[in-house]
Formats: sequence, C-alpha cells, structure tokens
Amino acid sequence: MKNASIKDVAKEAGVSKATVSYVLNDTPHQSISEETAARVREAVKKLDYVPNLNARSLSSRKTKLIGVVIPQTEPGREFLFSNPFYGDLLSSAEYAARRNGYHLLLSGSESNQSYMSIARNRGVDGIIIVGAYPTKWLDELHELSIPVVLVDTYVKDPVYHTIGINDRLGGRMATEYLIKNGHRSIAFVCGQIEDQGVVQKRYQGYRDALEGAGIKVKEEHIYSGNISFEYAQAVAQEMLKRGKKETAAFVSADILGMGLIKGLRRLNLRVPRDLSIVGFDDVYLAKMCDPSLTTVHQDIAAKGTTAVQFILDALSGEPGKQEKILPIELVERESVQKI
Amino acid sequence: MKNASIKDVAKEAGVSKATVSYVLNDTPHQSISEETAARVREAVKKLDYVPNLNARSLSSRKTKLIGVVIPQTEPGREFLFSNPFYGDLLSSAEYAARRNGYHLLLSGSESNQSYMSIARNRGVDGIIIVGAYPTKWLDELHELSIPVVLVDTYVKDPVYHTIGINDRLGGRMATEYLIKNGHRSIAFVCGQIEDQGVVQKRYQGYRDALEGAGIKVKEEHIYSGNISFEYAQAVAQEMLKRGKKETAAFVSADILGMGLIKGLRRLNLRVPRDLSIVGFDDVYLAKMCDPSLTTVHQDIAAKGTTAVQFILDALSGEPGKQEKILPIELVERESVQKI
DNA sequence: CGCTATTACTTAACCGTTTCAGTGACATGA
DNA sequence: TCATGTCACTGAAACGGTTAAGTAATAGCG
Repeated sequence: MKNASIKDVAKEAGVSKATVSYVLNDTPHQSISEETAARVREAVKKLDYVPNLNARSLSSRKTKLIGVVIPQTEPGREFLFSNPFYGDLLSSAEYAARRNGYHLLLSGSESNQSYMSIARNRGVDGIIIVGAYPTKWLDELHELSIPVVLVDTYVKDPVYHTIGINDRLGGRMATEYLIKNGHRSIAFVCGQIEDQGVVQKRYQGYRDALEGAGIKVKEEHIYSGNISFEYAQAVAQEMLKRGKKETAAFVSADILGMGLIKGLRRLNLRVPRDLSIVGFDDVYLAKMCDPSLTTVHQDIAAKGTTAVQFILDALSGEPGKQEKILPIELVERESVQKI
Repeated sequence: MKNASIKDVAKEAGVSKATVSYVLNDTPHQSISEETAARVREAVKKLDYVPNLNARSLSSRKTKLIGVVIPQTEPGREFLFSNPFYGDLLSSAEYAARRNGYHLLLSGSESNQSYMSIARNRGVDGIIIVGAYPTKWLDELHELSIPVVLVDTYVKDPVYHTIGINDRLGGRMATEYLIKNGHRSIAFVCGQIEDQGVVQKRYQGYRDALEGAGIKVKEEHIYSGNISFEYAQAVAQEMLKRGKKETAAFVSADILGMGLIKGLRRLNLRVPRDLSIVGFDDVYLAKMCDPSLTTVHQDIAAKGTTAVQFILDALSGEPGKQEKILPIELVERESVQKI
C-alpha cells in the first residue's frame, strides 16, 4: 500500500506534475483554471495523497523543522531533564511550532556535535539553543546560516536572537526579599556555575543584594554541586556539618529548593521555621510542594513560544536580530519567615 | 558558505559519486581499494562534507526519525505535559534514540491527524504512541507499514508492539495496601476514564480490591475530572462537601496525589492524618513532596528506552510483535497511615 | 486585422543521495 | 589460449518534489 506520489496524482488528474504542485501550493503568479484545480484536488482525495516532506525539503531547501537543543544537565546522566523547567519550555515550544506547521527535532547536547549535526545533517530551518555553552561552540553556529535563538545564554556580543530574563536582577530581588525579612546570613545553593550561564548571573545578583545591605559575602555560604533534588538534599546535611549559621537560602532553581526542604525535613528541621528559602523559575511544582515555594517567577511558556516566534519571523524574512528580556516577579508563598 | 555535496567530494577525490557513497557507507559487496577510500575520506575532511539526510532519506526511504506522539492531556490546553510522567518518558526515549543515530520527532496529539501526519508526511521510520486513543484511530496506523509501538494503550487484539504495566494489578495493589492498613472507605481520584486507557484498568483494580475485601464500591467515592494538580486540589473541597466519609484515597497519578495533599492542607487537613493517599507512577517528584507519596512504582525510563528498542528491533528485521509488561511495585513512603 | 499580453498549462532541470547494471582490466583455471 | 571470475570502479536512473523557462491558445487593444 505504497503512498501515492505527485506523479500518480498528475496522471489521475490528467495534468503534469508541475500543475499539481502549483495547485497544492497555490503558488503565486501561477494561474490555474478552477476546473483543473478541482480535478487535481479530486485526484488528491481519491488517491489519498500526502506530499512527501523529505522530497519537498530537498528541492525547496526548507524542512519545516526546528531543532531544539537542551543541555544534558548532568554529564553522564542518561536523561534530558533533571530540571522540570525544560519540560515546561519544551511543551510550549512544541505547541507554538505545531500551530505553524513546524515540528520540533529534539536533541540533548553532549557536545556541540549534537546541534551541529541536527543543523547540518537534518537541515533544520532554525535552531533553538537552551542554556550555557562554551563560546567557541556557539561561534560555530555562525557557519550555519540559519536563524539561531539562544535562550538563557549570556554572550558578550550576541549575533543571534536571544531570549532571557534579567537573571542578575532576579537574584537580587530574591536575596533582597530575604534581607527585607530580617535575614543576614543567607546561603546560595546552585548547580554548576557556568561561565555566561544564568546561575552565574543569579549569583551576582545575590552578591549585589548582600553588598547593597552591607553584608559580607562568605565563601562558606555558597553550596555548588549539581542541579538536582538529590544534591540539594545533601546540602541540608552539609549545612549542619558547617555549623549552620544560615537562617535563609536562595536557591538557583526551584528543584533545589524542594530538595532542600526535604533534606532539612529529614533532619527534623522545618521550612520556613528553621530556614527560609527563595527559589527561582517558578516551575509548576513550586506551588505544589509543602511549604509552597516563594520564588522568582518567570514565564517559562513565553520563553518557549517566543523562541519559536523568533525563528518563524526570521524565516519569513524579518530582518535584524531580535532580543527579548521577559519580565520577572517575586511571588510570595510559604517558604520565607520574617525574623 | 554552502555545504559541500557528494558531487563536490567526488570531484575533489577524482572519483564518481557512487564511489563516494560506497566508501562512506561501506556498502557490503562493494569493493573499493584502500587508496581510493583514503582519497575520498581526505576529500570529505577537506571539504567538511556532511551527508544530507533529507536526500538520503528520499532515496533510501529511511529517515532515521522516530515519531513520538504524546496525548494533549487537557483538550484546549496549550501544553504537552500536564503530567511529569511524559517528561520522564520522553527524556529516556530521546537518549536511547540518539545513542542509535536516531532523532525524535515530537508531536502532541490533537487528533489522529497529528500522528498520521508525521508518519506520512515526514516519513518517520517508526512511531511511538503514548496513551489511549479511540480504536478506530489506531486502526488507521495499520496502513502505515512502519513499526508502531503502543505505550500504555490497551487494545483488544494488539497487532502492534506494546509496552505497559499491569495497571489493573497496580490499582489492586494500591487499594489492598490501604485496606491492609485498616481503611474501608477509600476514594478513587482520577482524570478522564478513557476507554482502554490505563486509568480504566487502575479503576478496575480498585474495584477488585474492594470487592475482594467485601467492601461495596460507592459512586460517591469516585472523583473523576482531569489529570491536573488543580483538579485534585478542588477534589479536597468536593470531599468535604460530600461529607468526607473517606479515610483514604487512591489516585490514578502522583500529580493528583500532590494536588490532593495541597488541597487538604488548605482546609487544614493533613495527610496522612486525615486522609491516607496512595499514588501511581512514582514520578520523580513523588519523593519530593511532603509527605512523600506512597505510590505504585513503575520504571518510566524503561518504558521509554524499551519503546525505542522495539522500534529499532523491528527496523533491523526482527520479525514478530513484541510485548512487554514491565514490573511494578508498591513503594511505601509517608502518605499512608494505619488506622 | 495584426501585434502584444495574458492565461493555462507543460517540459525539463534540479535538489543530494542510493543503487542497479554495466564495463574494462587483470587474474585464474582447464 | 580462451572462457570465466573477481576487482574496482563508473553511468545513469530513481526517490518525490519545486521551479524556471517555454508554448499554445485566447483576449485585448489601437
């Protein structure tokens, strides 16, 4: 039951392949009589014809595919998302793409090979890159001559479209909120602090706030491991081991906050009674945990849809590079206590 | 900076396109001298040639693409995963595919069109379908003549490969566990009970357990809405409105358990003190919430990787249909109290 | 009426691969 | 010595579309 090809349709309708193509795409500046068009459409229906996008891509050099590269957060870990943030982002992007006749090609990033490969082999029309990567990897993208959108990537001189938030400000907001609530000994808990990554900026915001309040930043208050629930759980113990002088913690991602809550719980410590926590991202589960997490909210879905929109714009000839800094806000929930 | 094509490589190496192709694929039963092969490889390197997979697909009729269809759980909702289960599944599948030179093409399922489309237009080599769909939609897949793996789909007479768990048994285990802990008035909370879906089976297991214990199944103990945190939160209120006779609840997905915990919390009720809860799936956040969720554990990652493996096997000529029922087990955590 | 435009097509080249069917050159066996 | 086989390669068709260029018929215009 082989699929019908355009040739079959042409034969069935008694016209040439070109005519069929013109009808199906209603190509501008090509006139086709209504009767012929009708005949073609009828043949299409009869043969249950669907165009082969591969063939179309080959000749039109458009694949209607958008590549999405997501960091393999823990090296050596098998799975893509240790952070639900990515799932949220991905699902909104998928929807936006599908609405516009595009599909998403997914790739974890073991190295720059992964995205160079989907770009060059697969010929995706555009590529969305999430997270921080070594600058020289990103430079290679330049050779690609397809629209590139960087999400949550700080580069000195962005030649690509970019979407992000003011992570530094967010870090400051979170920390200032804690300070405002009377905390002066505040931990910073995060995964890897990558160069040019969001965590680095959030960390800077943390320092900004402390310095602004005349509080000294202490090395012993920094907990950096990997961005996972498990690590954050371990941090709770580490805190005690270090003598727990903190009354609060700012964590660079909600999932770390959840781990911390749980870790403390095991040690019979309570949030926010024994430690106040402010998170970051406001992933959907931030409101689900107990206590629910006071966190810096960002519109993750907007990140995904905007990324797709930038690609689409560029593809439709929109000139110039687009940049978007999405707004953030601190949402107060239950994980912070005034002292 | 156009990409080099096989033609350029051929010219550079002073051979024909065919020879280049043979060298690159080291086609069986085609002999090429070592010198020629070396010359070709050198030309490839020099021109930085990467084969165009679209063209390759066109002639070889293999796209090295696996389609993944995930239910758009809430109709009209914009996003793919209201249930973290899908993210977990997807990420493991992506990894397995990538390890084998395949990519995943993602599609939410608004109707059968979505997967028929990726199968026929995009020509994916295989397709993984997650969740329950109307039987007649699935029947259409038959026309596709590509390997199909159904994950978590109950069909009467599976002509496709299938992967699942014994959902009915799981439902029974969960419910019996509650009964064993002294509960006799047990709610069942779920999203949509779709025909042939996992929820229906879990529900049957729930009934099995109750009947086995001589407890009458009461309509008023069934709460069916949609599979979301918000719905489950609302259920808490609904329970009170109905006079809350339940001492325990079995929820068809962990996320519902989390919502229920939270909803009760708002009403100043505690889990497990005021209501014991058993979940299902053991998504990664089941252990993160407070209290952590006693739940029926299944190996979600294995579902994803096995699905990919089945596709791969079929593609490499493995005959016959494969079926796998993955083991489940009840993991005891903190959300159930003995009464 | 003759010339140019316009309409409604068709032809054929092309996109970048794979692969079947040759084709010489040389080696081998009878 | 000659048929036969193997080796190492080439030519060209095919995959299923798009699209530039060409053509025949009709319409419009002075």
